[in-house]
Amino acid sequence: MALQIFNVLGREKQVFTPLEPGRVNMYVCGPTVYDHAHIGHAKTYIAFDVIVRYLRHSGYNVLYVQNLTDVGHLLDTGEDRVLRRAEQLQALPMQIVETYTRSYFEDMDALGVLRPDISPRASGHIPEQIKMIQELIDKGYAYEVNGSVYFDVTKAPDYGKLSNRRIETQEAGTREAVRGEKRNPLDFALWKRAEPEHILRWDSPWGEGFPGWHIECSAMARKYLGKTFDIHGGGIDNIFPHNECEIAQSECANDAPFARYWVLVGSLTVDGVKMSKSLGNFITIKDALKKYRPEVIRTFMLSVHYSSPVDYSEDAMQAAARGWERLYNAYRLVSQRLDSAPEGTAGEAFVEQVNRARTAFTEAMDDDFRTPAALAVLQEFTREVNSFLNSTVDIGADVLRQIEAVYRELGGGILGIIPKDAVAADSSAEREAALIELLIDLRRQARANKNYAESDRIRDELAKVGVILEDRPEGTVWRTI
RNA sequence: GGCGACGUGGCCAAGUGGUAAGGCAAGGCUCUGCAAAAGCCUGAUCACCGGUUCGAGUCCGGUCGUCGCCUCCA
Repeated sequence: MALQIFNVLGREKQVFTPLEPGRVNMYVCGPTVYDHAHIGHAKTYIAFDVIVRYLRHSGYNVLYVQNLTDVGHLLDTGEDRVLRRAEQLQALPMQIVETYTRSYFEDMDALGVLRPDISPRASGHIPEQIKMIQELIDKGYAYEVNGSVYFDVTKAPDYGKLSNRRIETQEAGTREAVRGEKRNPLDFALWKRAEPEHILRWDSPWGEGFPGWHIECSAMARKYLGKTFDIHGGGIDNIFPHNECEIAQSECANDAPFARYWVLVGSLTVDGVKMSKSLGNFITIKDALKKYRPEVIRTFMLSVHYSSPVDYSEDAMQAAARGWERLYNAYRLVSQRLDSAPEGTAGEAFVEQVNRARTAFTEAMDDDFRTPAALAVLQEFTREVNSFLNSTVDIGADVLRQIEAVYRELGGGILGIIPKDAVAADSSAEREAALIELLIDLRRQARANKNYAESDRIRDELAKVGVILEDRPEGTVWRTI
């Protein structure tokens, strides 16, 4: 079955056919770097991470561009987010941008989110934005007033086609009312005149100013991906006005379709309500990582379809953690078994189950990246694997390697929920492993002598420092929590 | 008021016409010196009402409820 994607533009599931065979050009709206990233960002970017990983796994050559907004994204008070933060922290705007850009990548790296191929910054593409704005003015889609430039939404016939909004029915927002320069309330700023106190400013044909929020995406997408490209992603909360404005600007400036497939991710709530600083339920990725392993956070985010909203709660996270542990335990057992397994094809009948799992996984992912179904496939496969390992049949290294590959390639390579190595390989970890093995051997002797007080003491003491022992038919295995 | 989602077993969550995946929790059992891990067994007619259909969580209409967006947000 071919890959199908639900295209928000048109609201239907479509077979995915890239513009150029074998190649996917993809743009995803990135964060505004004025504060630490929160778990909502984690949901969005984990979703696209898995999409990119799966596209690559499917053989596509993907060029993944995700911008960093560092200028022009205003608050409803009209203040620039970055500038306000700079004032609060007594720092230069670009220090703020640099600080939170690093923080963002730090968080994404920790979550195992692969970096985009290009992470262009808005402030680094002012000339490109000015050029596009000028094109829009020249073509009659935009007009200049007092050093600011606005896009005239009445000139864009399709304005509203992504979010199904009609211009006539929209009420004017509060911010529009503040500034009465617009011809229509819904017109949006392409360029804004900088007031004297506004530090982030650039020269332009219309005087000193700064770009509007939406134009950066249009300009940078065009620069790196071309006028028309395959996939545009982002959070559903930006469908209006941001995404809608992008389409209008780009299609009017380029006389060409903008993104062909729109993939938007559902929002995240915390305990049923929207996350906000005033409610005190604002959870940063760094907070979450203190409590949960990155693989668990990913498992949680992927347990719901990307387009659906998800509610973050301690209970749900606990459930995800337990579910993840079951997968990981099985993977670890397979790896450990492999260390001592005889070479050969013994137990090869199980390969059928391996192949079935691979096929089912692919079918799930081909159907609009249904990660919940893909996770269910791994869970069912894990039940089969556990039964297989617990059975009395001889198992050769060949089969074990195939099972391990399912976890590594599908669980690790695509979903990113299986760590690369079952056990860390640095020298202190090796030393720790050797010491644990020594204790396990002492305990083995105690058990042989039916000295259970001693054997239990060893197990309990190890448990206190986070090392869990499990007695299996083939010997005692250990894991850390 | 407009746009858009959603309401499935105790909880989370799949499922877009043919008689309900998966995970967590719970109970019972098996294995174990005891554990741990694992396996097996046990449970829902899908908010409500009406309609289309041989047949509907699954399509249509309505009711109730929840949420998101329309103003900053991934």
